[in-house]
Amino acid sequence: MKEVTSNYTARGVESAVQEYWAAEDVYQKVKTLRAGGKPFFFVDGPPYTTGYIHLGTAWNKILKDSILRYERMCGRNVTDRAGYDMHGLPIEVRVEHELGFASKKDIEEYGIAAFIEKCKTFALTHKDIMSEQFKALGVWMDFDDPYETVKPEYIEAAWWTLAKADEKGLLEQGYRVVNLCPRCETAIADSEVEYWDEEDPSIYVKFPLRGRDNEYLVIWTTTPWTLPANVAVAVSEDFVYARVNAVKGDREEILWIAEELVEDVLRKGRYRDYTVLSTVTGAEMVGMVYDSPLADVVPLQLAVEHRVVAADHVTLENTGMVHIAPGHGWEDSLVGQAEGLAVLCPVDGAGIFTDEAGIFAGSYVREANDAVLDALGDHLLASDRIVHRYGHCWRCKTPIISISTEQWFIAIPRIREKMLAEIEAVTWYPEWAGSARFHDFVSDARDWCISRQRYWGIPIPIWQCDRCERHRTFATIADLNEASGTELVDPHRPYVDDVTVPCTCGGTMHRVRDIFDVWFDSAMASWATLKFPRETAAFEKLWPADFITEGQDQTRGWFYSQLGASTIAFDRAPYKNVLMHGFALDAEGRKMSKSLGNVVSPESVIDQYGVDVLRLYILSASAPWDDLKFNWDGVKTVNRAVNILWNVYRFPLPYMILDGFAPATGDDQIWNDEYVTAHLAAMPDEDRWIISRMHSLAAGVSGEIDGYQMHRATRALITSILEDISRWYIQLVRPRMWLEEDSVEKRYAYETMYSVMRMLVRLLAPFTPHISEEIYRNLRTDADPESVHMLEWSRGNPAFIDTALEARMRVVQSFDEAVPNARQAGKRKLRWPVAETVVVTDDDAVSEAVTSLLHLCENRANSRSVRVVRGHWDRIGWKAEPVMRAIGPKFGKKGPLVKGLIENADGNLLKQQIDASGEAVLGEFTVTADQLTFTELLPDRVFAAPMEGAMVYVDVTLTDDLEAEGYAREVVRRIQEMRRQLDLKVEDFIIADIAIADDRIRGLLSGSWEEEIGEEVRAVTLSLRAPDGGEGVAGGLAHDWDVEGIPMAIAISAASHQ
RNA sequence: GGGCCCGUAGCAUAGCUGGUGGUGCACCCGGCUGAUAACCGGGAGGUCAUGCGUUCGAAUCGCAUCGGGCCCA
Repeated sequence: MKEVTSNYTARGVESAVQEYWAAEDVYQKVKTLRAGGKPFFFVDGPPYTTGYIHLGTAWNKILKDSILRYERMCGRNVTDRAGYDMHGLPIEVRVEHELGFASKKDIEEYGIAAFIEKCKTFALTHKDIMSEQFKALGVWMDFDDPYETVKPEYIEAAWWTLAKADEKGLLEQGYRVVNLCPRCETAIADSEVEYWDEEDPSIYVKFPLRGRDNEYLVIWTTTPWTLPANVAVAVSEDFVYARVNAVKGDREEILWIAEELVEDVLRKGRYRDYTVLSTVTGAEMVGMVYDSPLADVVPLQLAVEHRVVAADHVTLENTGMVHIAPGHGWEDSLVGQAEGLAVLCPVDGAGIFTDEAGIFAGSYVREANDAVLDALGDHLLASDRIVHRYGHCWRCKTPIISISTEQWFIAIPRIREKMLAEIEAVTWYPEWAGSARFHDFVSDARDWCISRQRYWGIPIPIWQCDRCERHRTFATIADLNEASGTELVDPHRPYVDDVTVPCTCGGTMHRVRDIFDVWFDSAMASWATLKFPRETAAFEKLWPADFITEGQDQTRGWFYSQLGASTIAFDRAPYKNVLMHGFALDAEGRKMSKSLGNVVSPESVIDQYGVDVLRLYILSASAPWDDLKFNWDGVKTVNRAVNILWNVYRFPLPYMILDGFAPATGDDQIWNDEYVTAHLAAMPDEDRWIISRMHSLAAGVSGEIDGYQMHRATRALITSILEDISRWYIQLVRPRMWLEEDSVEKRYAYETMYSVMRMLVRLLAPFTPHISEEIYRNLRTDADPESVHMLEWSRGNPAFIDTALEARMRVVQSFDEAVPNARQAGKRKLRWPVAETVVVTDDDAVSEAVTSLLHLCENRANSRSVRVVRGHWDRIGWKAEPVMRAIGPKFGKKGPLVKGLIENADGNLLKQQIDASGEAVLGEFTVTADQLTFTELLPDRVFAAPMEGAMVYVDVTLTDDLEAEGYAREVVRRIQEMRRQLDLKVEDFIIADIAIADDRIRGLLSGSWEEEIGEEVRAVTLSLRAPDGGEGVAGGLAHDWDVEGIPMAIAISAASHQ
């Protein structure tokens, strides 16, 4: 053990501990230690390697690390391989940006191979940066050999899984409406679409009915550019539609609009007047035929017959009729399929109109809106602008468009029921994350479009014949090499694109050009991290995962993609326990974003307060599944608690070292509980109490962690450090630490304090690994395990838990809070002793507690005696007060007379009579209980304060003896203060000189108190005298004091000997 | 527009199997002084987001509205 002189400095402690971990390879030693334990298969949700970590990422890893450290201490052999998600559009977009590219053409010209290399370098660089940042957070995971989605063995996991899907008939190719990013020129998944407000046209269009003159259906749309692909108008079978004769200027025309919406629409079209000619239901309208208003300019439109169909999704908004373009909308395509409508899509993968679009050919769809409006001419009934939510590409922020393209899909709806059943088999924290949120999401899941028309990703391992319909899906690179006769090493594009496979028909098979949706990559993590399918041993032993935890956004993300892939591959969920955590928001509860300028970086917290404070703050501030509102005040408060922990640890060290204290150990020199066990019965109450508290704490914290209630676990720890140890036990044990000579009491105090700290650092180790390690390293015996993280977790030993004692101590603590209140009322400082303190109660528990812990009560109250009085303390008198509301009606005019009698009566006597008979006689009157109340009449110099279940009375009357002690303690305090000013060590001796002019006070202190003072302040000589007049007092440091109005001149100097 | 979660003093948070709202920080007042750039006590501070309902009684249960977050359309 070495003394700790400095205050807590996070930076110093944490860097020293991290250096120690590195130098001694502690992480590896811990893993080796647990190698034989029961496996705990954890899978790291792979962060995406685009940049630096933020508070949310830090939270995620801190949560994981705390849980994994806990599991290791519980003896589990933890699989803790970190992982990184390294493919995909986000990186491509970043690299494109770096290279100044605007489109896919730039990439093709630059060369796919060179582009891929850039992407790879980008991913690897950021992976390394992030690993360093995670390590700085004290995270113990395997960052030397993380799973990386770009490695061939990982890619094979995806290939193998797709082959499984194909084998089960779940892989489909077909034309579907997908979200297309026109800039990235690729399909993107629903989950990659971000919505925010965008301004668009809001137009009402007239579709001329075939064979009727001047008669139109009216539809509304915000996407004029989809009109060239229109093939139908949908109505609701149940709505009523009106055929109206509308008057505009001097023109009249016949319009079809949902009856309820007629007025709104005509107002927008500035019609002057109208007449309803007839009404029909939507069902009756089905089959009506109309012509496209763009037929003249879009030849494609002449080829299709346009008709009215019924659809469920039509609502009573706008015109009550919906324009249907099966090539440009998901719901439209469903209607199209049901009705056998033509699919028109005169738009290419870059969002440019093709030649099929007639006059619009060559223009970008969203920019063609105005041209479409022009072309509509008189068919445009009304035109306005609208601000509405519109989808955008999550990476490049370009507004997406919906178009029909040929893609590869996994038929999720066919395995949906199995997925839902598997959700129920998983334990979710909190429960609703699975049963409600995730369940609802999966219930609505559609086909998973897994193909992307990009470069940096896992190539889809499907080879299609150029001559026949056959295709082959390869599960491994080896299979491919065998079939193709090549020696492919890196399965990325463009290398894999060159591999061809001969088809049985004599044709040649080429790989489809697509790569996988990047969500498909991470979906494999639970088996890819075990190197399956290349290796099977670990997979067979460990899979599925015991535990994963990610943010709530991963419900649609990783929780989903993994479940889907795993159901395809293995017909079951890939995880057993899932903890969903929240998001890190700013103090106002808003999302942290660069544009709002409210981003708090983990580094800024670490720089100011250190990693452990950040960890403890994040874990304690909110429940894992709630969002975290980051608050600097909260961080500061946690920092204060950690600082107190440090002070608590530091406090006994100087005494222990001075006495050469070494904790009792077993024969093997390893510290254990034996000493405490053996001596428990003999130990002072407060020692047994704090030991009981620590074991209760261990039991409580264990239970909380088991339910992933990390906030409750950490709050319990913080509270215990502050309340139990710092504010209570240390205050009680202090005098025993100062004992000069060896004594069993001091030994008990040392052993108790030692065992408290040993328990505490164990319980804190998962959460604040650095400070726990630092404290442990200083406290451990040479034979103890070299790291706190190598210790066994404690769930608390019931043999040490004394709930009755804990309850009694709570009473004393309540007493201890009441005493200063009463003293404050009596203006008697705690330093000054009082003669008597009385606890008046009818509560057996209070009485028993105070009596059994009487010494503690006396010490805490600084009272010569503390006693319990049941019922009524006879020194308390009663004062009677009249209740005029009752007296007035009864005594009428004599009321004031009765009032006076009551006020002047002997309250005690009156109370006695009322209590006995319910009435009392006052002169000629008889008063009853309802006519008066009694208030306590405290004797002079007695002051009261309430405590739990009792009232505390303190008699602050001074005697010479009490006053002498009071002054003595005042003098001692001041000399101690001066010792500290002289920077003396605790054990140094001094010479002291005290000059007091007041004869009475000097007289009180002379003699035994003088000696007492000398001992307390370690004075070899102490002189107490009257001032000599004029000259100062001899010594090294002199100071004039005013003690309660009495001037004193005190001087001290260090004594050179003893 | 839909699903899930959250909304309690200036800030953060507990209470959420219904019974007169706790705790910490900050603030004000006082105390303590060999853990001391610490520590302790007291005080003030609340329409428990809003409204309606169920009930003898609602922060707690139900419905609606508003605000925030995540997700979906």
